[in-house]
Amino acid sequence: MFSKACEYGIRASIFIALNSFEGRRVSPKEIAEEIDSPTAFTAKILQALVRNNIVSSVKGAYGGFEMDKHRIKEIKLADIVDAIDGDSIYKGCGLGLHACDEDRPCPMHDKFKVVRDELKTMLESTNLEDLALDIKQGDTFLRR
Amino acid sequence: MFSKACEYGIRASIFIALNSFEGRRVSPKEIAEEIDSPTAFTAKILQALVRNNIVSSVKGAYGGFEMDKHRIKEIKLADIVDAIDGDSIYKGCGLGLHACDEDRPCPMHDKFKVVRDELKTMLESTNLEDLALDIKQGDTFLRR
DNA sequence: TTTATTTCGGACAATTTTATCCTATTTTAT
DNA sequence: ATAAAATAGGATAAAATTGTCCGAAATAAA
Ligand code: FES
Ligand code: FES
Repeated sequence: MFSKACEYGIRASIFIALNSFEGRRVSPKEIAEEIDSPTAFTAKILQALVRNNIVSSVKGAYGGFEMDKHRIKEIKLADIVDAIDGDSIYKGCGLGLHACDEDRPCPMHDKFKVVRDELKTMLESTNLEDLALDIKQGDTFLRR
Repeated sequence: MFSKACEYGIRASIFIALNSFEGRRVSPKEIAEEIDSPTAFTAKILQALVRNNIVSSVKGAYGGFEMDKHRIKEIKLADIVDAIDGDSIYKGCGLGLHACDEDRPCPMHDKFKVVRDELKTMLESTNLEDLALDIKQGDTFLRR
């Protein structure tokens, strides 16, 4: 469904959000340990998240990755997926035709569109704050 | 969403179904042209479909790929996806945890599960006959 | 100002997916 | 029997994704 990079990106974002509530910056090493991902690869993904304005970074001693506490609620899963995997999951044809086209649809179009749109709605309506709070309460987990 | 192999596999299956209604066998070359896919790669995927009992093949002169006319209605998209991409799309964790686990869910679990289950239902309830008939009527297309 | 720390970014490597090619095997028609 | 036609399958190659490494640049503390 999502690329590994995107999965790591989402898990990392949630962990950063969680810590930003406490005013703590976190390092790629700490993030990778907490979400069980390869450190250097995760660092690359963090760079992309910074470029896309989803997290911010502070270089140098006592630096690390953080998020504006008041923006956490505004950041949706869709923002992260879009930043890393692009919009093909929202717009692409399920059978791989060059683009999804209502006027010349593939045989799966009508049925696929319903699912694809529901995925889109789900990602656009799910924010990082809610996800982070569930973890804080011990209801959900970032690794296993 | 699906791998290229799976997209080609579904498009190929629909085209074979379409021709099997007319009692025509089709070659990898003809299939690849009709669904706009690389011929040799498509041939590999056809082998997998044969092994998984989705289409049958006849070697030698006047051979080719075909489907039992009366089974076309019984073959669901899910059968093809399962044969080529496996069941991770149905069962896997959306955030890439080693498995989806209700008892230790990832933060996306509750919302992801709804979409994933809907995709599963869609694939399990869509059969090749309906897809092939839409093409025959000129309502949908296998290439563009 | 120096030093320690930390992200940034480019180069590189490994793995997986996608794609090609060639030979063997099977089958039908002559 | 022989030849022609067609799928099966292994070896190989190209491309994309995933993953690693290291030096450069930036920052804060001493
Ligand atoms: S054309 Fe294939 S999903 Fe819309
Ligand atoms: S645990 Fe992640 S989707 Fe179920």
